[in-house]
Amino acid sequence: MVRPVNMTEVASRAGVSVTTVSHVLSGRRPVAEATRATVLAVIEQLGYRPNTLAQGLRTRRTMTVGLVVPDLTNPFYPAVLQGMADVLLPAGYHTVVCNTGGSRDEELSFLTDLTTRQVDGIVIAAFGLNRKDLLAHREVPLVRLGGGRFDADLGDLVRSDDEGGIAQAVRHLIERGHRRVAYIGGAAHAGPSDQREAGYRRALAEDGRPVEDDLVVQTAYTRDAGRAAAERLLGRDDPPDAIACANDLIAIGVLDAARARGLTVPDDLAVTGYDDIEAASLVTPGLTTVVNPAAEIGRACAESLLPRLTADEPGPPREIVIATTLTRRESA
Amino acid sequence: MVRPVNMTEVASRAGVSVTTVSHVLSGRRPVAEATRATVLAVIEQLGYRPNTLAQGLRTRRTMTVGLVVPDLTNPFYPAVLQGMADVLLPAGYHTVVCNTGGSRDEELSFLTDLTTRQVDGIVIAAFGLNRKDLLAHREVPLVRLGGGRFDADLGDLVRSDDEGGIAQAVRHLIERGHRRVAYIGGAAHAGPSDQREAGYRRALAEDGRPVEDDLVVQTAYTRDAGRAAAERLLGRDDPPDAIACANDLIAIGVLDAARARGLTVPDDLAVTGYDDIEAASLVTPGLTTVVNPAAEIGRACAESLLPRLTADEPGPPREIVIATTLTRRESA
DNA sequence: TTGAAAGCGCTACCAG
DNA sequence: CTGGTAGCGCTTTCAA
Repeated sequence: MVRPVNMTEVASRAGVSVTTVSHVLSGRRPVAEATRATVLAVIEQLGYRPNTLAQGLRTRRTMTVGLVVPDLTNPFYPAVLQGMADVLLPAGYHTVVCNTGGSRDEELSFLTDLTTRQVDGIVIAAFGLNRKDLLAHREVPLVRLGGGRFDADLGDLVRSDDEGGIAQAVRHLIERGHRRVAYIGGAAHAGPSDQREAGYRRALAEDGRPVEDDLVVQTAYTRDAGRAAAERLLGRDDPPDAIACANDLIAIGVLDAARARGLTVPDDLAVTGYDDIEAASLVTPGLTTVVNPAAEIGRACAESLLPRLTADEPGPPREIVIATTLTRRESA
Repeated sequence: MVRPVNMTEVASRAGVSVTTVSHVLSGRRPVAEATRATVLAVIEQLGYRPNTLAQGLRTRRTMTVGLVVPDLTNPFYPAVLQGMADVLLPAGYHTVVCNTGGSRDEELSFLTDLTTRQVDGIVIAAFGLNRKDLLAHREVPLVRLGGGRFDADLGDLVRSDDEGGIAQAVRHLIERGHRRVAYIGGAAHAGPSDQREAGYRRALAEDGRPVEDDLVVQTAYTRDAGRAAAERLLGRDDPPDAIACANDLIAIGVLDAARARGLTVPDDLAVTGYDDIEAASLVTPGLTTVVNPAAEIGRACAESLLPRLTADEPGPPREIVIATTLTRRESA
């Protein structure tokens, strides 16, 4: 471990003051070309790198934003990160990621850690935190990602259009000529469950169709739950000829049930999922599914944040809703 | 945005010196119970949180380690992160993750960023960096993760036992009575390709079987490549009755080919994968596959790093090889 | 049991 | 075009 070089050392070796070294680096005031060259040479030779802690302490800006997510294993979040980086890196900002597991304690701990580290802004997909927790951290611009109600006191909210996403899938099923479209959703009030179910109902209503309540089932977001629910629906006297599912795991379970009954997908039964997890394209038949445009969402978060990091009067908090897209494969 | 409170403010409100506030917080010297209580009360009331930048500048320790990975979308890395956090958080360290995309430029940029941010240690899964790049950052303890040769100058190396992993799968196929075991691997010299193929050859050799070179194919790490390779193997006069694959995508392609030929898996053809991606359990039949114990690897990285963050004489660099495990599902 | 003050490495104000 | 120096918020020695 080599002791790092500091600016004073560079200055004395180059025969100039630290002020000059600082300005060579920042370009915030003109430096004679000759001096500039010497300084840069010394920097190069010594392998000098400025200490960002000291910079941050002095300038009160760390050029860093934090991203707090519940589960990095969910590929949605890495994609969000990528989208953020696409707009933040060119603006000179780095992003640090915190993986919380979704518990309030962990979220709180990371949130506090980020603010004490003096990040310039935070994007958070909060699951456990309440309004008060968030309010306690308003020292730094905040953008909320995904869940919850918009609340101007808590800063910007960026979310995807869950309701519109399912509606899109259901419209697709209707356009393909399916007569009886069922819906298998997650537990009521959990995450986006309510919005997704609303999307199903809205799409039917817009097509002038009645919603048959026994074609709507609420269960868990798992493959097994999907299979069980599908078996019940398909065992009826008048089974549906299409099922829109609230996520891909449920849809894969529906595929299992169809296979077990010898049904051909999509002819006997069309199936749509939601999320576009990796398995959606790997399963047979490939799953037609709704995609959260994660990178788009990441970009929107970054773009919401950016003016608040610099501008004096960044304008009032906003809610931004990003449209989803339908990926067509074989299942519908 | 509220201006944050600093220690001086806490001190004056509590009617004590900053020294005392500091010691209340750090516990590094006794403070009268009464003073302690007042100070804590003021801290609570003002919502004071110490500025870690200033702390780090002063103490030269940030209690932070960096993790540099090529692709957070690969679930292996989030799992590594989790393993690291399991040992680092209790020791008081936070981990910041950098997602590079695997290019040398990005890796270099993040590595520099981490060192200028004064992280106390770095774990890196380097893909593009060369020896020299790494050597330029030896101001801070480094643990390499995954690829490359062990090199004491570059610090610790933690990797999984790729060779042993495939050998495990092949032994499993042999034990299940399969006579002709083929192998479909990735491009030679790419990533872990060579070690994995070596594992296949070793397992056969240890069982006293000859390796038939035309049962070994090198192709791309994709589903399509896997299907194509399997079609060729299965079209032979003496087709194999088992195929060990170098990753799960290839194996899923093999499953496609088997289905197309009307073969029953695992009876007509047994298949094993490598990685245990999410789809491995979602595909039908479920894929028997080799798992990199990512969390284990993360823990090992953290445990290698920890003594180097504190001890004066942390001992020589080491290479640590973590065993893989076989997950049995239906395909073999 | 407590305080005063130096100083970590840097930026930016003031001066020349 | 260049330097001196105060001070960001904290820890830690020295002194009481």
